[in-house]
Amino acid sequence: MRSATERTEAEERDATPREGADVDRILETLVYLYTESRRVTKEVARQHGLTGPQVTAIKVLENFGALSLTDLSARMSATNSTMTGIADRMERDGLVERIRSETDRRVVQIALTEKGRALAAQIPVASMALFADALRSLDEGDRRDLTRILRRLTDKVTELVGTNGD
Amino acid sequence: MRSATERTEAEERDATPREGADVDRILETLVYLYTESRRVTKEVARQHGLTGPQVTAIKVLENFGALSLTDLSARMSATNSTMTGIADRMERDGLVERIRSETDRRVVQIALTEKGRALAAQIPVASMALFADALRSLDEGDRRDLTRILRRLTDKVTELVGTNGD
DNA sequence: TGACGAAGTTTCGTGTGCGGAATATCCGCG
DNA sequence: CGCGGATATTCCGCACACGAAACTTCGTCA
Repeated sequence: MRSATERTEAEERDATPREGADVDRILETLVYLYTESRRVTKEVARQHGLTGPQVTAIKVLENFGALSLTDLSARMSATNSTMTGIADRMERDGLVERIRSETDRRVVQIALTEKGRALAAQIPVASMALFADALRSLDEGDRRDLTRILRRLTDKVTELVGTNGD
Repeated sequence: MRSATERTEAEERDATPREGADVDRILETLVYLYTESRRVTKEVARQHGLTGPQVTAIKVLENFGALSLTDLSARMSATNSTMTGIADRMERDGLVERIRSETDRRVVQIALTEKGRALAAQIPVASMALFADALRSLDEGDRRDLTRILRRLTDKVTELVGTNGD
């Protein structure tokens, strides 16, 4: 597979390439980084008998305590129907339990079991460990720049989509 | 191989709140941007009766001509087994056809049909349109910074994973 | 020639991931 | 109280997405 930062001959020749050439390159690089990170995360998770999203879930629950299914979905950038399946399998494996809220019986609290808590304590990183390592290797200035740029991107995306969360 | 996660001890000694706080924030933002973009891309694709990966596939095939399944997989950052399923559904819908290579009968060339080519011509963007729009809204300096930072991240990731050069 | 390892693709099992429909519950309003 | 809209979760069908195993074909080497 091509390194994501390589240049094609057409771009080298052209002084001012197409408008979106750098945009395409940035996208390609981000997709590469993201998918590669997910792949490695999955690999690490498997060493604990878990999947990627399951690791994310138990670390979120470890940090925030029991959450409703909707809140947990929001934290993981997943839909409720996706989260239902993840919770099902984690419940099947004895990692979490569903607790009906007594104040609002529509709500299901997802809580770690003892087994789940013990497992969470063994896993040092939340998710995307590879990406996180790479980010840590950046110097302070780069991280500040990246944070600034991502904030602008988020604002733009929020504006385009109209919805938001958190 | 020595892992880069050994710097957690340095973090604990550090007086500042927590070294990884901004890293976590950056990761969270990237995940948000990526998943949101994928969601919107899927939505756009559906208006043409396609899925997200299918749009990516026909635009890649439009640009590069018929590709072997392995080459197409690499272009899309997917595994061969994933690509097989995507090709199956696209073949079922008459968008592509499989052509056995005559020089190497192990190889299957994936080629656009007339219908597929016509559809590809109607779709202006390759993928991740939302993300691309947001990137275009950045000024020149930000894009240059982002490109530089992403190159460093890619180099670091490649170093951590091990070079799987093309 | 025949063994044999490598390469390309498919198959299989499992786990996301999404939108839409169905269900249950809550709440405000009359 | 009862109605109707809003909210929380689940169920359904489909499309990725991955690793491991199976299968075919290729190239080589003895």
